[in-house]
Amino acid sequence: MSNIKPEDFFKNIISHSKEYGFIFQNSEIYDGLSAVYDYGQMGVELKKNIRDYWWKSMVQMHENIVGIDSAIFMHPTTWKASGHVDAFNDPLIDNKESKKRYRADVLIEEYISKIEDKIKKEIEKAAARFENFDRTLFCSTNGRVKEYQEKIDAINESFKSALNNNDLEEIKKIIINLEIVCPISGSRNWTDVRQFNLMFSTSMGSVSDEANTIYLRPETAQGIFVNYLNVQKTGRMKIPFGIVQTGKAFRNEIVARQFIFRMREFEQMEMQFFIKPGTEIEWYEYWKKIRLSWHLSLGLGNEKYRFHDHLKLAHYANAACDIEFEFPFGFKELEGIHSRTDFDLKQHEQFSNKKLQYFDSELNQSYVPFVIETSVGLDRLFLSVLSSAFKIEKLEEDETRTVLSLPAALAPYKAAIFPLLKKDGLPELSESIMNALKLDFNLAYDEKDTIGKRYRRQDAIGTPFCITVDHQSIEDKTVTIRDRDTMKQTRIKIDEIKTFLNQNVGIQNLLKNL
RNA sequence: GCGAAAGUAGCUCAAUUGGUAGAGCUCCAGCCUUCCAAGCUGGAGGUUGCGGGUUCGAGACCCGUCUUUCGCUCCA
Repeated sequence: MSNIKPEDFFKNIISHSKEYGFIFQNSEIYDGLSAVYDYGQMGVELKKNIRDYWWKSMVQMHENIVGIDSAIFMHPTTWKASGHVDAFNDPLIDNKESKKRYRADVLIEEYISKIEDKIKKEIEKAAARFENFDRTLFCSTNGRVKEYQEKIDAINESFKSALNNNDLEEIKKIIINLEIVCPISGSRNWTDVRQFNLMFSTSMGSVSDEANTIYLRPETAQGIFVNYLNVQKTGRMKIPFGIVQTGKAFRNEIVARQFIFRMREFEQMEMQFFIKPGTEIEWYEYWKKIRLSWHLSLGLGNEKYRFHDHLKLAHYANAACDIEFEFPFGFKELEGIHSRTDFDLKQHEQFSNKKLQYFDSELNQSYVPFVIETSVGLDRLFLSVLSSAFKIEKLEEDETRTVLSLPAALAPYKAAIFPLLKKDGLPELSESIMNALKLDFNLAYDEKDTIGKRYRRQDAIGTPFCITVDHQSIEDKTVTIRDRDTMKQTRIKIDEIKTFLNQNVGIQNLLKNL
């Protein structure tokens, strides 16, 4: 493994993911859709197991945390309240020399205000010269001022109509015609104007011209905020309490890259934890600790995680950090932990005109709770698990072995069952063992090819144990069980397989160490 | 978004200055076989990412386009 270059190592992971049914490029037969990927038959199991582990560690292990599953569609006002609509609906243009990005409308408005400054100077000069200065008369008669004003009016007219018609080409033409330069590079080498929409939109209603624009949610959090009072009341929740949910979110990223690390459609696993105002720093520190230890429990290597504190805070936060993971392409954000204050609930109070307050019987008063958010990307978590589990081992001589050392509780198959030979009653015994165990475990069965190939196939998809049925099995009701990581075999009684697997692949092993 | 590289069978790759698209592995059907990618026989799998151009002739040369990877940029 040491002689593989890092970029080749990542490429190996990507092709391994495809070859063994973990990740496929979306719409591959049509050349793919950029930055969208599908999970295959192995990937879906691994992803589901990661999600289950997260869910159980949050909901099952905490009495004061419950889950919901809110819709991807939400009332459009939701996104006005959250600030997503206003912050990301601007025409953008890039300067090719300086690589700087500007709001096209701001560039034009700045240009107009420069002309207005010139008018102001003309007026000031004239006012200093004449005693009975008539400003209105001066503006309507002075040639230079009139010229400036006409230019402003002309720009405004075409600019407004371009904005109203959403005519991005026209906006670019205005910038070119006015010879607006980049303040940094001084260059007029501009890209086309693009509308940057973070959110994907669609329309609801069968008749298109009376349809409402509906957004695909860019974060799952808002589904929790708008339901927070429903859950609090119907679940008789007492502060502090948390609501979690997992689900798809959609962001129209300009640059989406690095395999499944940054996709346009991705899955979030979020918790919003509702607390008494003034206790947010305490809870923020608490959840930082809890979430880091959750990641460490996967056993991918403690040195692969670190905190990264946000210096620049979002408009809603008063403290924020990321848990970063060392991916094959470097340390990158895996989970975000934010102290979101009462921003979101207050915004929803204002926009909905509904009281979203909690009555605290200890204080005998109502307040809008503060919120601590933990938000982890399931796809990123998947990639962290997959990329640190993937190993190309050197065995004797030139032999190599490709193995996924997945945490056993997360592996798609918990065990594989092989008859050593496809005769002498071995397949029949294998199947009866399989039928008894499949009530509890997801299992693979394979009787094709030599036993060595079958072991290697299971190594490649991360199956922790291989159970082989041989002639001795028929005589004394024992089987060999082979460990994926050590390749060592031990012989155990058929009756003991279930207990053995429970002890070694059960999710309880992860949960009890939290 | 800018720059660079790449795209040939499910996977990894070959194909002489432009001259009949191939190999290994995988897969499928058998044979053989008592524990780590064994052997034998047969078989399937391709409009060389897509579209155009140059040429008697293009996997190769030119243009466009799509996708991926890397660097920069961006990222509430």
